[in-house]
Amino acid sequence: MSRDARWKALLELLVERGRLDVEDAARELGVSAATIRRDFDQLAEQQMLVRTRGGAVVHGVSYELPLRYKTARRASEKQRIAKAVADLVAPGEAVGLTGGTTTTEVARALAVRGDLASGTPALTVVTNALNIASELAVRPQFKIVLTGGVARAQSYELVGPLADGVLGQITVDVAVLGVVAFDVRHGAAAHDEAEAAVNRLLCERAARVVVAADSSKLGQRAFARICAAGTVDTLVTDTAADPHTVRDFEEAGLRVVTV
Amino acid sequence: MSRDARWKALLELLVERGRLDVEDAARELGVSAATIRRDFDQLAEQQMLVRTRGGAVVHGVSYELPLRYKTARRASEKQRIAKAVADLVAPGEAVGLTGGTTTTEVARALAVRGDLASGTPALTVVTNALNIASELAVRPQFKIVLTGGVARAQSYELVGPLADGVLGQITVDVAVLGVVAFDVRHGAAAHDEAEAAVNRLLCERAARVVVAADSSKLGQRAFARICAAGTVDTLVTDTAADPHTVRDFEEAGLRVVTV
DNA sequence: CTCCGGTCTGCTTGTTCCTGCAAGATAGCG
DNA sequence: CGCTATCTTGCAGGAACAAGCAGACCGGAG
Repeated sequence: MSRDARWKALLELLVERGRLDVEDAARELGVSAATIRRDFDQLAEQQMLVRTRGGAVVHGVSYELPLRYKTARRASEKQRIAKAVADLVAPGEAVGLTGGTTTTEVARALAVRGDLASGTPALTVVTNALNIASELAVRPQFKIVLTGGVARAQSYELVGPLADGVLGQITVDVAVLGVVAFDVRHGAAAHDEAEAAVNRLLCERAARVVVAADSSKLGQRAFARICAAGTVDTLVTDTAADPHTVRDFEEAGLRVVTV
Repeated sequence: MSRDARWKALLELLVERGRLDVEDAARELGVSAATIRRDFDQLAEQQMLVRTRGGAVVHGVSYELPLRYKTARRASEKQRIAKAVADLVAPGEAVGLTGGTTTTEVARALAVRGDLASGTPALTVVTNALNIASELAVRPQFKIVLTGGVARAQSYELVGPLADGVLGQITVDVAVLGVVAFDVRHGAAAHDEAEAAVNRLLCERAARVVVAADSSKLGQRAFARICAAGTVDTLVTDTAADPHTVRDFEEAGLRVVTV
C-alpha cells in the first residue's frame, strides 16, 4: 500500500469518525503502528489533522492547550516571551495579534491569565490569524474580532484588500507583531508582502506596538518590510539576544524586555 | 477511554447539568476520581469551566455548548445531504457557506471531491464560519475568503457590521445556507439575529441560493428570520421529509432534492 | 543484468506520558 | 477544636512514543 493511498484512506477514516486511534488505523490498513505514527506526524505537520496521544482528531476538534506538535522550534523561549508579552496587556484593552507561532503562544498565554477569567469579555482580541481566532473563540473571556480576507495556507493569515478594509474601521490599544526579522536599521519584516501590508496597517491603528521575537530574529533582514524600528515601542525577546544588538534597539528609543 | 473522549463527555455532562461532582463523573465515566480532578484542573486552566470543591460548574453565562464539543446529531443524514449539495457546485465557481454543522459537512464533502483535487484553486469558498475556514485553509484546491467580524463562541460564525461590510464587496455563484428552521410561509431562520443578518446578506450576493436542512428543520419556525422561502432556489433534505411539506415547497417554486 | 543509492517500512529499545492507588495535607462544617 | 470529605502529591505499572537500525523496494546508471 503506497503512502498516497494510505494518507487518503487515513483522512477519509478520520473525517468519517472524527477521531482515529493509531492501533485501529494500523489494523485496518494492514501496516505497523510505527508507520501510522509517522503518517500522523507528517499529516499534522501539514495541518491536515491534529495529533493526540494514541491517535489523531480532525482539525478543529482538539482541546489540548499545549498543542505538542505545532510549536516545534524554540518552544520554551517562545512561551516565556509570550508570557511577558501577555503581561503588557491590561484587562479591558483591545489587543491586535498578527499571525505566527510566537503570537499564537501569546494568545495561549492570554487565555490562561487568571485576572481575565471572569464573566463578561475581559479582553478584545483583533487578529488576522485563523488559528488564533479558532483557539480563542470558545473562551467567554474574549471578544474575538477577525479581519476578513483571503487565507494564506502557509501561515493561516488573512490578507488582501478585504483585510485592509476591516482594519481601517477599528483601532486597538496594543498591537503584537510576530516577525521573521527585526533590525534597527531595516525595521521589522515578514516573509510575504501581503502579510507585511496587513501587519503594517495594524501597527498604524495601535496606540502601542510590541514586537515579540526570539533572539534568532534580531539583526536579521527579510523580504517584506512591515515598519521601521522607530515605530515599535517595546521589543520582547529572550536572554540569548546579543547585548550590542539590544543596546542598539534601546538607543533607538525602544523599551527592550528580555526573559 | 481517551482523554479527548473524556473531556468531551465531561463538558457535555457539565453543560447539561450546570454542575458536576468529581465522584459522579468518575463513576459515570468509569475512571478514578484522581483523573477527574486532573481533568477538571486542566479544563479550568483553559477557562472551559470553573473549579469548585468537590466538583465543577459551567463557566460564566455561556450555557450553550460550542459547536466543536457537540456530538453531531443526525450525522449520516447530514453527510448525505452535504454530498448532494457539493454536487450542485461546479468547478471554478465561488461558493458561499454559512456556519453550522450541516454546512461544515458540505465543506468536507467539497474537500474530498475528486474533480477539484488538482493544482490551481478550483473553487473559491467564501464563508463567515471560522471552523470551515480552518479546515479548508490548508487545501491548495481552495481559495478561502473569510468575512471579518466578531466571532460567536457557540456557532463559530463571524457576525456584525464588519462582516456585512466585507460581504458588500463580493458576490458568489452559490450560497449554501445552514438553517435551524425552514418553512414555506415563514422562510429560513437562525437562532441569532446577527447570524441571520449576515446570512441574509450572503443570499443577496448570490446567483443561486441552496438551503441544506435535514427533515427535522422543515416546517419549523425560529427566532431570527433570514429570508423568505421564495428567495431560495434549491432545498436539499433527507428522505424522511414529510411529502406534504415537500410539495408545499415545490409549489412555492423551489427545486427539492431528497437524499 | 547487476549494482548502487535513496527511500520507505517494520522492529527494537529506551524514554516519556498517563492513570490509578494510597498516604499525607487541607479546607469546610458543626 | 475536632471531624470528615476533599484535595495534593508521590509512586508504580502500563501504554504510547521517538530514535536508531536493518531489510525491502524502486529507479537509474553502467
